[in-house]
Amino acid sequence: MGNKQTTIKEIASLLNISISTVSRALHKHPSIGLTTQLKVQKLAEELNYEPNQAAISFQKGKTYTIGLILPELSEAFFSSVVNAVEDMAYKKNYTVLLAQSHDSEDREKQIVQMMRNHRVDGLVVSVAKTTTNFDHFHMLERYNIPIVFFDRIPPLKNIHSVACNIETGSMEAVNYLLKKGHRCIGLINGPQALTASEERKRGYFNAITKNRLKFDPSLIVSCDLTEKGTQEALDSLMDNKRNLTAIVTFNDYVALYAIKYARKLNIDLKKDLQFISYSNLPLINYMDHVPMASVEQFPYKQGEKAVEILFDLLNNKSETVHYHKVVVESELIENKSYYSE
Amino acid sequence: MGNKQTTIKEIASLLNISISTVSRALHKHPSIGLTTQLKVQKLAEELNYEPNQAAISFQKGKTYTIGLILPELSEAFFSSVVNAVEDMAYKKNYTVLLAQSHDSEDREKQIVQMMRNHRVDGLVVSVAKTTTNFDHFHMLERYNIPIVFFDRIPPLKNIHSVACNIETGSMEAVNYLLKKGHRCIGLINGPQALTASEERKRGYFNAITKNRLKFDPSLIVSCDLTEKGTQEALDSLMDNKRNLTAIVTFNDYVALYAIKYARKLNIDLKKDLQFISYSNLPLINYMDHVPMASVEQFPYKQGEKAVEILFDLLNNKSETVHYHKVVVESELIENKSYYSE
DNA sequence: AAATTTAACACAAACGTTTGTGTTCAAAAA
DNA sequence: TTTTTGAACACAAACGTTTGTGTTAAATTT
Repeated sequence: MGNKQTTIKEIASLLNISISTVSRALHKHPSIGLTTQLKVQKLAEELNYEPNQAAISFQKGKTYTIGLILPELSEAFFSSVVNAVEDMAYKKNYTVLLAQSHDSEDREKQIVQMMRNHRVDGLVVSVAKTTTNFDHFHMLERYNIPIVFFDRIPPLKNIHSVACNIETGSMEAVNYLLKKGHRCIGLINGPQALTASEERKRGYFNAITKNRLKFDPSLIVSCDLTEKGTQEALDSLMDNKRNLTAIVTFNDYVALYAIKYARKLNIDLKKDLQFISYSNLPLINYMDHVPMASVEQFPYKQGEKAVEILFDLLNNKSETVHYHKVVVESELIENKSYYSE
Repeated sequence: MGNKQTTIKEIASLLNISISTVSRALHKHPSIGLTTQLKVQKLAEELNYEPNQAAISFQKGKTYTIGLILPELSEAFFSSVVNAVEDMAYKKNYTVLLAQSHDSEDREKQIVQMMRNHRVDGLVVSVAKTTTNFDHFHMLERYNIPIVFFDRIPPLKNIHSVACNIETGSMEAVNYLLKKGHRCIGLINGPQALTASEERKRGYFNAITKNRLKFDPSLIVSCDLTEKGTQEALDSLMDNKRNLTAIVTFNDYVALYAIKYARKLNIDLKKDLQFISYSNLPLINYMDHVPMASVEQFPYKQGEKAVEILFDLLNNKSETVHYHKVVVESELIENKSYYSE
C-alpha cells in the first residue's frame, strides 16, 4: 500500500533503457525495435501503468478537455446535451469538464475562470438567463479558446452557434391542428421579452396567414410560466373565445399546468380542448393526460452539432475564421400515449 | 490575437525579478516585501494571469479534482447529488470530474481508467446496475485514491459508503396510512432480488407487526417496474383484496403507472384508494394526480455527506484506516399538491 | 576495405509551477 | 567596529512526458 503510480521513468530503469525509448515504445514509434517495444508494453501492462494526464497536458500545452457550461443539469433538455457531448468527446478521447451556472451570471464568470485555469481546449456553452455582460467569453477568444454556443445564445456577432428553429415547429403545430379541423387556436406564450416567445408567435402567425385565415391577436396571451400565470392565461382565453378548441403552450410545464386546470374545470380533453406543447419533459409518458403532440427540439442532435463544430475549430486553427451558425429544425411529434389514454 | 496565456515567467522578466519571487508574491508569502508583492499582483491582474492548473497539478502531484461517477444524469436523484458535490467542491476550490456509466460495467471501467489517467484525488461513486466485478475500484485503492460509494453500494467490506435507510421511511409510510384508518394496505414492490425491495418490505412488515396487526404476505406483490407490470400487480392486489384502501409503491414511476391505471378503472383516488411512493421525480408537482405522500431520500444530503467523508479521507491520510458508513434516514413527506387537487 | 547509410537507441531540453536552499545587504546586537 | 541576525530576494531542482538531436554499431553500398 501507499504506492505511487508507475511512471515511464521506472519502466525505463527496470529495463535499463532510456525514458524516451519507453515513451516511443508505448506510442509504437517506428524507430523503436519490435522486441523492445513489446518488452516495454508488457512491463507497462504488468505495472498497470497509466499515463499522467496532468504531465501530458502540461508538456503539450493542450489538455484534450472540452468545457461544457450549462444552466441546469436537472432539465432534461440539458442532460440530453450532456450525453451528446460526452459521447462525442469519448470517441475522440477527449474529456468533458462540466459545470452548471444555475442561471447566475456570477457563477458563470467563475466557471469560465475555472475553465481557463484548467486550460480547456474549447468550450460548449449555453449562457445563463441573467447574463448581460459577455466579457468573460470574449476573453477566452482572445486566448484562442474557441466557444460554440447552443440554445441560449448571446446577442453577439462573430460567434459560433447551434440553435433550434422553433418557428417551423410552431408552424407545424398549428398546421396540424388546422388539419384536424380546429379553427380557433390559442397560444399560451412565454414572457414577451424572450426571443423564444417571439419565434413561437411568428410560427403561429405564419401558419394562420399561409392558410388564408385571419390572424386574431387576442388568441395569443403571454404568461409568466408559473402555475397561477398559466391558469390566468387559460381563463382569459376561455372567457374571450367561446369557440376555442385547441391551445399551443410555450412548453410542457405550461401545458401540464393548463391541462391540470382544464380538468379541474371539467373540460373534456378529448373533445372540447386539445393541447400541443414544446417538449422538454421525458416524463410526459407517465402522466395520465398529455398534450396530443409536442414540438421536439432534438437536444442530443444539437449537442452533437456543437461538439462537431468545436472539433472542427480545434483542428483547423489556421484556416480563415468562418463563423458557424447551425440551425436544427424542430419537428412536431405526436404523443403516442395521448391516444391510449 | 493568437496570444498565449500569461505565465509567471513573463511577469518575472517584465519586472526583472525571479520566478520564485513572483510565485511567492502571488501566494502572499511572508518573505516577499510588500512593495514587490503589490507590484506583482498588479501586473498579474493587468495581464489577466491565470495559473496553469495542469502545471500545478503536475508539480504538486495532486490535482484538486474529485471524480464523480454515476449511472444516469437524467435521473433527478443523481442530478441532485451532482449539485451537492459541485457545491461542496466549489467551497474547497476543488474541481469535479463527472461521468455517467449509463449502467454499463464496461463504461464504468473505462471511466475509472480515465479518472486514474487524470489523477483525481478521490472519487464519489454510485455503481452501475450491471457491475459484478469490482477490481477496477480495488485498483484505485491500491494507489491510495479513496472512494466513497453512495446509494448503489457494492457488496464489499472495507469501503466507505453513504446510503439511505429506506426501512424507516417505509415504516413511516405504513404508520401514516394506519393512522389515517387504513387497515388493508398493499405494497407494490420492485424485483425481489434488489435490496431496495427487501428494505421496503421490512419497513412494511415492521410497521404492521409493531401495531399488533397481522401481517398478510399476499398484500405484497413484486413487479418489474414497467407500466404493464404495474398494472398486473395492481390487478392482482385488487382481485385478492376487496377491502384494499391504500398502496405503497416502489417508486414514483410505479405510483404514476398505478394511479393512471386506477383512474382508467374509475377508482376514486380520494376515497377508494390512496397511494404513497418513494420520491424520485421532482415533477410530481405538475401532475394532476399524485401520491398523497412520498418517502424522501435526500439525495443532496447524501451527496454532501459523501464529499465530506472524501475530504476527510484526503486530509487525514496518515490516520488509522477507519471505514465510514453513513446512513441518512429517509422521511415521509406529504405532497401538498395532493390536497389541492 | 573504406565510405555511407540506416536501424535502434540515448541524451537533453522544454513545458509552468513550487519550494528548499543559497545569497546579499542593511539593520541590530556584540 | 565587528559580528550576528534577518528581511528580501535569487537560484536551481523537481514533477512526468514529449520530441528534436545526437550517438553507436551494424548493414549496405562503393
